[in-house]
Amino acid sequence: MAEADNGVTKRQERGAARERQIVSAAAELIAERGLANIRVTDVAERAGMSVGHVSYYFRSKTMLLMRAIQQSEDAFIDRVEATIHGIKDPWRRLTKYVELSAANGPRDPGWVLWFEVWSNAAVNDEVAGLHEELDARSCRILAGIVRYGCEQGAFSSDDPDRTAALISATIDGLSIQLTLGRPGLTGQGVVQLCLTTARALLSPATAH
Amino acid sequence: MAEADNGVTKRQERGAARERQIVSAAAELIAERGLANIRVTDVAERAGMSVGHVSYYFRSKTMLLMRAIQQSEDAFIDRVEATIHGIKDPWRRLTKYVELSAANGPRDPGWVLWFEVWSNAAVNDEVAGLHEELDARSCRILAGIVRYGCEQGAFSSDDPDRTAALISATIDGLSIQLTLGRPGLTGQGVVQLCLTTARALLSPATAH
Amino acid sequence: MAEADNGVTKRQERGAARERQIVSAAAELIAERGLANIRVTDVAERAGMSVGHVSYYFRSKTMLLMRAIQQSEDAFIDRVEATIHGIKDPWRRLTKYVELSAANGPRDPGWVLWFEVWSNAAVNDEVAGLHEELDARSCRILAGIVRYGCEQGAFSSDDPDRTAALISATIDGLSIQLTLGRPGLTGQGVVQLCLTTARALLSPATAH
Amino acid sequence: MAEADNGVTKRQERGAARERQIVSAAAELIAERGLANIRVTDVAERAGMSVGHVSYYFRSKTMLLMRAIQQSEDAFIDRVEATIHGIKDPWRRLTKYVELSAANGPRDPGWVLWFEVWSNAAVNDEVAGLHEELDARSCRILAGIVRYGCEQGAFSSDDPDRTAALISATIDGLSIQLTLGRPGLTGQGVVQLCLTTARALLSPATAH
DNA sequence: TATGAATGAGGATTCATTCAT
DNA sequence: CATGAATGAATCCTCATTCAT
Repeated sequence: MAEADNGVTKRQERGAARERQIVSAAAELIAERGLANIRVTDVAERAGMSVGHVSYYFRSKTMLLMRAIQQSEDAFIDRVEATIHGIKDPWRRLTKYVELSAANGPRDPGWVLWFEVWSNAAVNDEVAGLHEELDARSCRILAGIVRYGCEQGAFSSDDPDRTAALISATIDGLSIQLTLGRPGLTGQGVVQLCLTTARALLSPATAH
Repeated sequence: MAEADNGVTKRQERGAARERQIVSAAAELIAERGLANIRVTDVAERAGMSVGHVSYYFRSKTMLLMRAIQQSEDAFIDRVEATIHGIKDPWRRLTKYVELSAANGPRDPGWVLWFEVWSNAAVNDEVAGLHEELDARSCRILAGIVRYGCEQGAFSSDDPDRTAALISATIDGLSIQLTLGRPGLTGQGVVQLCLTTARALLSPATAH
Repeated sequence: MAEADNGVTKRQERGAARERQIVSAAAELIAERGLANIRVTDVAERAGMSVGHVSYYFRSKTMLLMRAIQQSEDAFIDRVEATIHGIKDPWRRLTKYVELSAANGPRDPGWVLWFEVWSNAAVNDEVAGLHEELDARSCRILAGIVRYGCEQGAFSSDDPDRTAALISATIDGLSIQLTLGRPGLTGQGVVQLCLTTARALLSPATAH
Repeated sequence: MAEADNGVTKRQERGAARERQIVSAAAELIAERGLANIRVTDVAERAGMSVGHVSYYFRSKTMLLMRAIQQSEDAFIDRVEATIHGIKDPWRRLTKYVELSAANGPRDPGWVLWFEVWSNAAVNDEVAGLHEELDARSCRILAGIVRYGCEQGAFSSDDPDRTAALISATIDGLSIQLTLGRPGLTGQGVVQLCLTTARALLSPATAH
């Protein structure tokens, strides 16, 4: 029956929506206060439901937090992939990647979340696995951009993976500084500095 | 009385020594497990004394942890400063700085500690203050090295602070990757890659 | 209308069947894990229906559990009564009673259930009432067997109720030992030992 | 120093005393309400200390309850052993054993505790192990009494262990009935009935 | 100083029961 | 009838901190 199907579907949709609510609430709170300062109660409250119900969806706090991290990162990767493929000019494509990846300003929630991932990955193998996976994906994207630029003759690199790792490291390092409020640093500034390094590494003239 | 003074002094020394023991124990544990996973009991045990005694020296757990971070950072800066001033050749001096700063290998305790500092600084103003101070000092050192190299005619940079920030960012970014176990990356590899970037940024030939 | 009546009847039958399913599932689980370790969810799952539905039939968990106990006990008594009346020889009738009553082997589910009943009866008046009733019935049966044997001239007892109580106690005591895995004890062994005691108590030769 | 030693000793004594308080409180409550109906809070309250302190001594609720059981049974065994060895007459010795072992009246706390042990042993291996151990000890004692009686020429038994098991079973079975309030049964009654069975099993005249 | 027993607030998790669909 | 999402009270355990010795 169409009705029954609809019923089931609606229920499932509703369930999925509630799950997303929880995960989003968790992600927000992690970025605001840090993983360690979150109580399940807080997540429930922000998600607008009872504590028990959070447990209904996520067997343990750890699982919930892992999901929150994963969802944030998935969303990021998806956004990046969706955007850059439409850009043909290698330098513009690289610029866009940097803009999307780097921190936007002090206490950028996405980056605070990364700090949590790192500090937990260093200590918890499950989180480490999660990070490794996400990290690999974003590395591949950047290396792809470098290769594309080389193919187009815009970049010069004898080892795209290495070059990508260096650019990526610069993005990370500067984003940390920005997120933690280094005075005089802005989102635009970070992007410019990253591109400075990129240019130094990718300019045909320079030999490494 | 000299004797009494001696007594007092000895006592104070003993007290200071015990305090250092506690702080060191705490620093070790932070690096091993992360700030969130430390019990005062554990610190006491590793420091070889009772819980009550740890509380006697540190009014609160937070204060103890902050002290541990601070001491670790101070020790690092002191070591760097003590070492590099003895080196005259700019490139060697820079290389030494990178060697001392970058992570030595996967799960390098010093870097795990950094992760903790970042994730807490993003969320806790006291830790943020602590980090800011330390960060400023290490930036100044690196910028000093860059300036020194320029003076010596070995480096070329129209904005030493900016260049220092970029090199510093690369060190951070690659150290993160190494600490979290990026396959194929070694301590030596990180140093080399950092120097690659540094060369690209500091070579007289290159114009940014 | 006959049709409507049929409909109602079928419905009621279906309902009764579902209720029996629930009760049986509960009884099984009690024997397996003990009263304290049962979740309504588990009962529902084993009965093949939803939690909500179990609540639909049984207002509270306690009521369900009591029903499960009661049904188990009733089933036991019914089986005993149905069986022994067909046996004419007093010793064989007694033997059959012992065989049906005593534990069959280690962790005999029926006996584990008894343990639960006892421990709860000692503490919960409702369960105590349930047990008292059941116990009285089974005592009456055994006393009846003793009297029947005396009438037939096969047994000798000046106080059949007392003798029955003693035999019954032996069955209980040995069944406990068997259920809890006393090494060297088997189902057959328990029956033999019970009959040993019975013979000692019922032999015409012996005077107590 | 004597003082220091005294200090340590006093502290240890105090600690042991508090531990006993907790265990006793637990044992009382188990007998009153049954294992399943006890909260750690209740134990703490009855023992006159904070919840946290109970955890300080017993890592988990389960461990506490096991200890409570063990202590009860140890005390029982000790009492039995201390008493019977002073009695020379075999029948009197047996009688004393039965008096000490059997339930004293309805809801005898010691026996309610046994019910809990049984129902948990059937389901929890740790408790099963505990029971096995305690059970073996009490069996050995009764078998020893039987052997002693045989040696003295007062009893006759071709298999003391088996006879002991039967007597023990009778004690258990009747104590259950008494504990659960079988009407017309008293503590004295149980002892008499047990001895009736014992006589039937141990009389030189009777052959099994 | 030094100890470790003692406290109690705090937080995660479980689960019987209800209710909208 | 039937489902299973949703609730929230109940409970165990952890742990920073205090305090008597």
